Amino acid sequence: MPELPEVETIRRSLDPLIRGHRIVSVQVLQRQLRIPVAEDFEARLEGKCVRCVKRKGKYVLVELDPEDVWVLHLGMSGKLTCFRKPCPIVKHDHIVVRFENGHELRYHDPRRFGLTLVLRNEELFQWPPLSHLGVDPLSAQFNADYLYSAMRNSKRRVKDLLMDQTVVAGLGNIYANEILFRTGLRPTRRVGRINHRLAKRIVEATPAVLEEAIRWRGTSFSDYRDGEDQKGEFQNHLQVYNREGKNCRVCPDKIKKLQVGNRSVFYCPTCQT
DNA sequence: CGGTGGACCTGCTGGC
DNA sequence: TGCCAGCAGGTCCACC
Repeated sequence: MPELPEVETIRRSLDPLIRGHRIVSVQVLQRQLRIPVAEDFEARLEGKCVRCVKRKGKYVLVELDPEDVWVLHLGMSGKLTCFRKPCPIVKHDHIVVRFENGHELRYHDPRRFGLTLVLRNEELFQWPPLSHLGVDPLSAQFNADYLYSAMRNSKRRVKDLLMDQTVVAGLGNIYANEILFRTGLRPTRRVGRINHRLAKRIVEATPAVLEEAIRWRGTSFSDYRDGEDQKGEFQNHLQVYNREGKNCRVCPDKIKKLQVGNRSVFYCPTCQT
């Protein structure tokens, strides 16, 4: 479900609701997530204050006071929602965190592809999934030279490379498809056949798409909600994703869908070469 | 090492 | 109405 714009929207909505507040109790209803929830998970959160909520790629990082970082990844169907007062627990609510001001933070994830753990500050960027993440696509490090050097000498498809979290952290299937539409490149194009000028076009389209999606508070097809359980609107502004057979918004052609490597790719045969 | 295909899990939709 | 196949925003691992 959540790619960078959704995780960033959750981060922004959650931060003001829990920042500075103390965790009084932690309840884990389901420990079997992608990585089992550790035995000491509850004890390491209880009594601590939230310093701030950050994001790294698709990971949510809740920094705690006096120490430790609560790390979450939402997988495909994870929701992280803060309620202002206690609410009934529903199916697939796996973790309930209660604050001294009465707010309740819920982790809810039907498919259980998500994960959560607590790390000490100094362990954070040594923990392999995080330590292996590539550059943030909204940072200056994501530039044409960087992308071009990641692409040359590789035979991969450009969409697979954009979704490789060790190259760029935060893009998934929706936004990789959207970025390539706006770049005019077919998702199946081999990166060895992309020159520096085209790499620059990808690099320019990427923050444009992501920032627009953040302004619309993410893409909600079914599950995704922000930290206050509100839907996003970017599904109404997608150019190709989930638009098979619909008219291209730029030319008279229709959007096509292919299965490539077990995932759907969407593109306009006229606009993308 | 690089690239591919399946596995993990539940829920929803569409065809019969 | 019921059943079943296929598909879904992500990641990891075995295998070639």
